[in-house]
Amino acid sequence: MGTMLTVPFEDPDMMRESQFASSFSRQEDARSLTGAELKETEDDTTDREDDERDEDDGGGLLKKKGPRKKKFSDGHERVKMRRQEANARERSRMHGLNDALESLRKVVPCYSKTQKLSKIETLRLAKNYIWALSETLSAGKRPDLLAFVQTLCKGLSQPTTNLVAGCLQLNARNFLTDQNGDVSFSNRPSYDALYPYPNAEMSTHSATRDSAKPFRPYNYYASYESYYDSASPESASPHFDGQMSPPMNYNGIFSLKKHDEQVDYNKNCHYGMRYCNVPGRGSVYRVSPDSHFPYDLHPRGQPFQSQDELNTGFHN
DNA sequence: TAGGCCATCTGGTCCT
DNA sequence: AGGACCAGATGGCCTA
Repeated sequence: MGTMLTVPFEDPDMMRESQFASSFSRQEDARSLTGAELKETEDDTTDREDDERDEDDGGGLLKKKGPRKKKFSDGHERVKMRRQEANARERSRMHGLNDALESLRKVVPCYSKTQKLSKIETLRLAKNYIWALSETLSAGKRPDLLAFVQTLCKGLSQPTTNLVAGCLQLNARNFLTDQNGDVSFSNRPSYDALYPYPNAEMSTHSATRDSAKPFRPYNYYASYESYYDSASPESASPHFDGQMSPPMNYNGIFSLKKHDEQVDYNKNCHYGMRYCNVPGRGSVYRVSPDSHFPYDLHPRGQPFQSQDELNTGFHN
């Protein structure tokens, strides 16, 4: 096994001042003292009472029974101390894990500070997201938005499905979860229901379009069905043929990379999700004007939604 | 009130 | 010996 990452232990007092511990709320601090540590406090009280009983013969006279015994032997104290240190390390470790999970929450679709995805749903959504992106890249064409969302929601709980749909400004009523936990569509929603005409400020791209015109609907169902004919993320991993490697992520930029190819970051910005930072544009969310969000499938060359719009939906 | 989610404690195991 | 990791147990909080 490789070298493990080691979080240096700091004593509990120092921990409270450490950067790590700064994320502790007071409530959490209080909670961390509940349970066994409180029990220990109670134990100490009990010990004190025992000691007092030892010293009281019942008649109010104090008996001296030789040197007062230590409450715990040195070994016992040492074991106790080591246990507390281990607990503190474990807390730190779990906080690190939670920090990482929080980072993951921020990069999967549907991030909300107020309505956080649970841990398990975050992991499921992330897995679906990776799978959907991989499928997109391996297919070499832009996916259907609906199929993409369907993939994202695969195996998620109904509330999370609703949340994702809501984040994507889809009508959650169009999603149903069958008994297998798979997402299906009860009916085919109208385009307008799925893609309400976005506010002008939602998109910088819209400013370059004729913002007075609603987006033209197009038949995306055919493409989503064919797109989703492939295996589900539950049953298989994306298939990569030939010399292709699985999609690589360079600073959040996903790409399929041939083994002998240099990574062209500019080209990969085509697939940039939120982190393609185009110099001079001032926003990490912006991509080059020519690039399209992977979801932005326009089989008939009819752009209907920009990455900015979708990102706004994701992070709204 | 039941169930889901979470933080924490704890003891065991593995590794250095 | 000591640290990292893991899984089970426990109790608190929140919501339907």
